[in-house]
Amino acid sequence: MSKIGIKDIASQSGVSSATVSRTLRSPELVSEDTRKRVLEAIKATGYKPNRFGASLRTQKSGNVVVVMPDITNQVNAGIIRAIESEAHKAGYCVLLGDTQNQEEREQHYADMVTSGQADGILIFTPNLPFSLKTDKPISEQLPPLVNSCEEIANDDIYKVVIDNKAGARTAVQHLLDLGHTCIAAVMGPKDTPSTLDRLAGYKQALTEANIEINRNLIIRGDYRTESGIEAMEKLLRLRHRPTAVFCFSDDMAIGAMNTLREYDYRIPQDISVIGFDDISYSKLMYPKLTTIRQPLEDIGRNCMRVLLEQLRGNKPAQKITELPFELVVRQSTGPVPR
Amino acid sequence: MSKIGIKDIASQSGVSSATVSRTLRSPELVSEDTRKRVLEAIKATGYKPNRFGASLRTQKSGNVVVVMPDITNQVNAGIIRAIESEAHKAGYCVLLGDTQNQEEREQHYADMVTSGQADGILIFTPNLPFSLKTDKPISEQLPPLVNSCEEIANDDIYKVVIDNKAGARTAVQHLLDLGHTCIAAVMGPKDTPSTLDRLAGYKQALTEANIEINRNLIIRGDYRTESGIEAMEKLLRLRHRPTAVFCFSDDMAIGAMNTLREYDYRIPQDISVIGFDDISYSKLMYPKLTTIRQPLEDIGRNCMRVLLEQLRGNKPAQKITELPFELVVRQSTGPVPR
DNA sequence: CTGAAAGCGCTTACAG
DNA sequence: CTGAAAGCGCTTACAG
Repeated sequence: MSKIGIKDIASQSGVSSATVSRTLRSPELVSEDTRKRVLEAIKATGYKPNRFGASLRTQKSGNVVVVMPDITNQVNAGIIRAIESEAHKAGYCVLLGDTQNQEEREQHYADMVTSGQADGILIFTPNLPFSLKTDKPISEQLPPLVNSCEEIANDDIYKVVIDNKAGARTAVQHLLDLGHTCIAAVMGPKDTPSTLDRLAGYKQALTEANIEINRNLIIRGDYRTESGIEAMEKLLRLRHRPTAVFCFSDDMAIGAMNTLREYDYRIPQDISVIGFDDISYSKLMYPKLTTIRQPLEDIGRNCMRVLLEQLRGNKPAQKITELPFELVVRQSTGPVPR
Repeated sequence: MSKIGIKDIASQSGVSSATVSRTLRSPELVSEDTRKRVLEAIKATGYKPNRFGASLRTQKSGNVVVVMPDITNQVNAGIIRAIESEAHKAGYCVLLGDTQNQEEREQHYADMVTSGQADGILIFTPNLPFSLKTDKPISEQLPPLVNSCEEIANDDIYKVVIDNKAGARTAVQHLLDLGHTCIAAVMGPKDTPSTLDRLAGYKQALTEANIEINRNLIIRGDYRTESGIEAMEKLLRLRHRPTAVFCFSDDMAIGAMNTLREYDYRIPQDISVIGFDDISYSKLMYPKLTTIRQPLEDIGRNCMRVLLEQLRGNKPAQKITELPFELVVRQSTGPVPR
């Protein structure tokens, strides 16, 4: 590998390293003549300024870190892609932090901001990996930061959200409208804000319809397919089987549908299934999955924009950017049997 | 945000900055007493060494870049996850380069190595984004680098591969074994090495079975679901419809199955479908997709290991690491009709 | 428009 | 075991 430095370019084009730097950073300060000469030398050698030298001097890294529990997940993948695209446009690079649900790794990635390796951070987990002192305003203690998907319990943080409770309520209402009264819920991971909100929405919709909440119909999951499979198996064993199942994620709904097919249930004639997310595979399932759509690309794009705003030294207009969800009715839900 | 530097720690614990640095990098060189004092100050302040200072000095960034065409893709997502995990274990951070098939972006990410921002690069596209001079051995001109998934046409590069041709041949052989003779192929993007190899395997299997290659049965796709849908629509219009379809990716196979269901074909009774990749959703389809499994996690892990080897200054034992594929027979393939 | 010089925050031979 | 000092490669006020 080459190790051409700014000095090489300087001597090759007969100017000082200051002028080389200016040619790159503020070309308008350099005479056309010199500029040309310098640019030529740069091109000939393939010189790329060493980012560390520059960063050390400017105290800016040009990076942002993304902290996510699992990028394999289609929801997260969709979001990160929009982030990357938006970051790239603004000249930032994305450092990928897949935490695999380990706190230690979360901390590790947060430290990249503390150590100056990234200028800002996007957090998709419910924990704030920075220690706060109570005697100072929080905004002064935190780096540029945006939180999404799993809300951190702190009102001073910039967030991009959807209304999970209303989304869940809409899902259940859709089922109620179809005549279902025995509606199961397959939850996400214990105590995650998104699951808590969706559960609240589920309960609210039932309560409003004067239907009693039945604990047996509420199953714990973890948003992944496998847990949807298991949850459905449990539900099928119940004496009073549900006629409809609201899964808090599409992945779990997909798992649930697999179980139903396995035991020869017809969807939706025997049992309706509705998901949450609208990942790209949902419309490709058999039957096509009815779900609550999260605007993944928009979430990613907005996260990055709010972060960029902070990175530029501005205060974003609002702490919370709320994006709309949407009920997408497809084929996996239908009228209650009989 | 805090800006605690090594000097702050030094003065707080009454030692020189050299000793602070040593406490962190080579604690065995520091007396237990001093070490304790320094560590305490570090803990109390939450000091994190500035990476740029260190990197500038050591000429190591501790980062690796991953250049991929689309991380939303389940194949890539699976691979990158293993990479990230392996990198993290070795103390490296992953810079994510989603090129979205733009050459400019590919170059951009490659420049991160040239500019010292990353110590090594993992390339999953068929282009080498480094200019080579013919008068020097290639190995001296390239940074630590590993290529996978889409082979770069250069024998001096470290690669992690599967035998795409043999994989495709196995897929078609499976179909032949079931009695099919009219077998369509849905290819990936034009001129990509993986598609060329799989096409060669498809042709070889047919030729070996004394079946003539029929151009009408070979459809161009791009590995994505949408193109599988379109390809299947084309095939269904043919006077002599195929009884089996080999899609060069699972995503396309999933699209093809959707089209078949749309027009009331039964899979596999009317038409068999086989994919390539074995992404996690394939086993969740209806019917469950028969496919050629790529060991995604293994690919990712091996890529990183071969890169790590180079990063440590060693020469990896072999230029090419070949991993096994596997035919996974599920429900989407069956005997030829009649 | 250009150059000399300082300094960003670290690490590490060198000397003691 | 520890410190003083040099230097990694840049950028940018300052002076001219």
